[in-house]
Amino acid sequence: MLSNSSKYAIKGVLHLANHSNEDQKIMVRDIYDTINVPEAYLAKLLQQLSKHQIISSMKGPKGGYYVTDVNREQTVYRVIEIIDGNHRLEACVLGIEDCNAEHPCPLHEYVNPTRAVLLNTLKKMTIGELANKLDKGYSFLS
Amino acid sequence: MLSNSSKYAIKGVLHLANHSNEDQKIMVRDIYDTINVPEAYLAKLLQQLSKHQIISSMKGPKGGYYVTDVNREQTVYRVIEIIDGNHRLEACVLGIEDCNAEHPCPLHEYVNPTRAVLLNTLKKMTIGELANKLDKGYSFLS
DNA sequence: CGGCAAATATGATATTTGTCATATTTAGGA
DNA sequence: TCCTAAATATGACAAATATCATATTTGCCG
Repeated sequence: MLSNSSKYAIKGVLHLANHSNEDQKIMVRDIYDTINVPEAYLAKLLQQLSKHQIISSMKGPKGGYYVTDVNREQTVYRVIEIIDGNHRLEACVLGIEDCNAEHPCPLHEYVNPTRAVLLNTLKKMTIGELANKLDKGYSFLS
Repeated sequence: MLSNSSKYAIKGVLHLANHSNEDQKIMVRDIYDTINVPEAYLAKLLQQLSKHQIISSMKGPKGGYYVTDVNREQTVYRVIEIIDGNHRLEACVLGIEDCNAEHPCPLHEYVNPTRAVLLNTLKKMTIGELANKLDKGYSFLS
């Protein structure tokens, strides 16, 4: 469903959301182990997210990645979109190009409504909300 | 969500279901073009499905692949399971090993119920049912 | 029984995804 | 202003998926 890259990216953002802010930046080196993602790989992913303003970063000593209040409003869907592209989530289950309600693939009517529910959830759910639950111990990253 | 292999396999089975039976076998060569799948690739997939009794086959002249009434009772889920394995469908969205209701990942509560609905549908839906709708022109493979 | 036509088995190549490493840029502090 | 510590950019390598090709087995038909 999601690529490894997206999974890692989401885990990374959520961890950052709970362990960083403008005054408390954090380095890849201090994250990768706790969330179980290869260091250099995570670095690349965070760079992409940073470039797209999902997270924030600052170079140099005392620098690092961090998540602002604005960043916290970003959605999970957006993260996936940036890393995987949206085709993976939105395209026809059977890969038929012009599959739609009028010209549906055999699985369309069964899969699409349910999938739409799922995608809408992802589109509404913000990093901040998820991070809060995580922070309260209602969920886990490993 | 599904691998290309699964998509191709499902398309292949459905086409076979509507264009073959015990007395009317059909060769890969006569299928691949209509369902838009590379010939040799489709051949490999049908072999796997045949080995697992999702479809039937006979060698030699007058041979080919075909779908019996028994085959028609197989589920779409089973096809995917054989081609992709079930981990892809059932594993935690964030790839966390022991993610479950008591120890959930941050997305668990949002994704799992919806996904369960979807998977149950796939587990109940038979090749025969889908093929019928397709045959009646209610859906399309391209 | 021999030849041919089909599936089957196996393996080779290509592309994508995942992983790792290194050089470059930038900002802070001595 | 120079050194150092961090992100950033780029690219090399590895593994998995997707694609293609070829040799082998099996069953029908003359």
